[in-house]
Amino acid sequence: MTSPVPQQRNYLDELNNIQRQAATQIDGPVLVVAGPGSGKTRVLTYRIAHMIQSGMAPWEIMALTFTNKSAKEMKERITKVVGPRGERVWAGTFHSLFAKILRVEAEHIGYPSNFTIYDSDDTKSVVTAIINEMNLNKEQYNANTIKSRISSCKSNLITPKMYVTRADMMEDDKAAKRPFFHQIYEKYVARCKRSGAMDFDDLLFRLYELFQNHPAVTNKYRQKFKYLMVDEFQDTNHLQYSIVKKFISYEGSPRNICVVGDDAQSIYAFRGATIQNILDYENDFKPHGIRIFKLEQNYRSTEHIVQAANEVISFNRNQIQKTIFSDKGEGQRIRVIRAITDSEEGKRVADAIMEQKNRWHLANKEIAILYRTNAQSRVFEEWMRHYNVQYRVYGGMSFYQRKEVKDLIAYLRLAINQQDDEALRRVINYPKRAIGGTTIDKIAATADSHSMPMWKVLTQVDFPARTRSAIDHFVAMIKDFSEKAKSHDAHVVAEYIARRSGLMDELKQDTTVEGIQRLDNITSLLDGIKTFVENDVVEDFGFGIADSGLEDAPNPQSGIRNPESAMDKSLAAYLQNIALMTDQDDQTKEGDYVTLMSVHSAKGLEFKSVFITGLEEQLFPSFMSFDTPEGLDEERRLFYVAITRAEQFLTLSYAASRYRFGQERSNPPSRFLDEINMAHLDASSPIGSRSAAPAGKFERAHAHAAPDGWFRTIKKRRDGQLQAPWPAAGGGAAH
DNA sequence: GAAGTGATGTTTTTT
DNA sequence: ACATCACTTC
Repeated sequence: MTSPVPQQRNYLDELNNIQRQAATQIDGPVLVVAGPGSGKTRVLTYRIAHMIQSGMAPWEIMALTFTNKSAKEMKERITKVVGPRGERVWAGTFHSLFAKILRVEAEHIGYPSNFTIYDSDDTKSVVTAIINEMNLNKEQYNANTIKSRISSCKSNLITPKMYVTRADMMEDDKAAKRPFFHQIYEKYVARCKRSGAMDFDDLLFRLYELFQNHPAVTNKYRQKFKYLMVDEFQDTNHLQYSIVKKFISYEGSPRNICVVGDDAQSIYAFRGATIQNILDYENDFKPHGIRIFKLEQNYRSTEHIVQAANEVISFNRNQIQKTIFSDKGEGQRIRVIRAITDSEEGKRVADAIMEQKNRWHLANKEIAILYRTNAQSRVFEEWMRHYNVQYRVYGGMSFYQRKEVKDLIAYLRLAINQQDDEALRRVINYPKRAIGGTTIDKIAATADSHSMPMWKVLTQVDFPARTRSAIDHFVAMIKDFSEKAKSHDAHVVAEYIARRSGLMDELKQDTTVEGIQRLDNITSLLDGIKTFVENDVVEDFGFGIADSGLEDAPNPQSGIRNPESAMDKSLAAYLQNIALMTDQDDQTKEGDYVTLMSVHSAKGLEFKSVFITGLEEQLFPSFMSFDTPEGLDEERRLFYVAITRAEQFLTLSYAASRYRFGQERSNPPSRFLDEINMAHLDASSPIGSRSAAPAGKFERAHAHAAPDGWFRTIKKRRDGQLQAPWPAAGGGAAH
């Protein structure tokens, strides 16, 4: 933000022909099919910049993303082109932008505007509580299964009421021995409602309902947002697309919408994402003159890498036809490392990294080690430490998921919304204040039978004298916190609460290494709140202040119209801010580290050198994916995503045996290895040495001794062609 | 109400 | 291997 004056250089010159067409086709529905490394983000941001340069108001543009990180990046890049007003584009995640709208419109759907957002842990805990209270068998009613089934209901617009009318789903439940699912679902929804809480799916679902039932409200937003953009469209679920259509499809709408996606990079089907949305989109908007642009040139990777990716993905059954190409030259061949054990895999990958660092002068941050499951990170960490290479592991337990952090946040949440049952459960007896399980169960049961929040029960129901006094004490304390929160900034209140709740004292008792770590985490949380209070980031979306002219209800929490407008330093504002945050977002710490992460987390990133590890059957592809052909296709897309992260160097590794679930197991190399033509592989690659029968889609025709002596199989592809997995004689190595 | 013991089930996870 | 959790025992 050095120059407030918009730069006048012609940003459109930085786009190729198709990219420019996609960026400048503003009116009417647009679909951009964007291969990996094809400059998708560039098109999106320049498109928005172009709109603003042509005189549109930034706050009339809504750009929906999946991560806070990509929203932030998009805003930064827009701002670079058009100046500070780029900040005022409504760019954010589905969840965060919809939460903002819902806070303003909460009254219409019977929610308080300071509603709590339940994270996955809260959701699971509500489900568990319901299962327990209903005395249901915990094996037949697995909390995680129930939770994801509820999520999938919401994602497919099935309310509890509709659920009982769905014969197919009720039959499913009967067959799966969980006939009471619909009751759990119904109770779950009711309980969130009475707790003044929304789970992640509610942030979408409630908005859909709002739009469904309140045409006047819907119209207001249709008028406000004149242009709608959706990034990573292949990862949207049915509900998300339905909301998008609510915004854009109505009588007389100009249907100014642009979605960007790549069906080949859809890797979240297990969470309800469906590429059907892309196909539906095409059909839904065909009558309205949809324009489709395919970005097929890859600017990221060299040819061996791009072609290998193309070959792999060609084994999938359904896809939008496109040919990704690169003009970066052949580049290095792909190297394959075979190891005996997982530990040896760690060593050989580390060796290869050292070699690359020496030979090509790669910095640590240009290198990534990717794996299918987070559990695989350990051996790599060990070897990185052994060679003294700086590394950073992503994923795993996030800061906000740590027990002590959640405990303090639960107190903060309770100070803002006493209806929040999950927060109350969490802290009512922590630190210990003699309110035990029996009492809590009684409170919960009473709350349930009267359909009221547990907090109300505390003050209204009879308890034995000792319990009564403990509860009164707790109630008085929370009321005190709540009062404090009304008149002080978030940091002052949080420090006060951390001390007065007894949480700090409790943690100070524990002098073990872990205990000290926990206290540290509380300190960093408090530091984070301090930063929030001191930071003068103006996050105004042009809603309610000067620009939009729309009449909005003021936010009762802060008295300011926009819940997140300038300078709201209240605790409520802070909680709203962090509810949808994940670690990845504030990992701003720059440094020269080798990146260790799951393939899923690597999506959208790129590295000069990439190691894809654990390429064995049962692991990658995962044993969980074998039931269905769709499952395998998704694993293959995942492999495709992994390959296409690499710019110049790609190394694939597998181990003949590894420790898994405490036992040593052997698995043949991944079928995916065989799907890459040998022409792209380094001559030293130990491919096709599998001893067990391959479980791939192709039949094994004959076993052949390859020119280099490795024993391989000839594959018969779906098109019936036989394909030898090694290059013709003479097609030697690159070096 | 706490602390100890044995059985159990393991992917990925933007929000 | 490891964490979680139901259940026992004090």
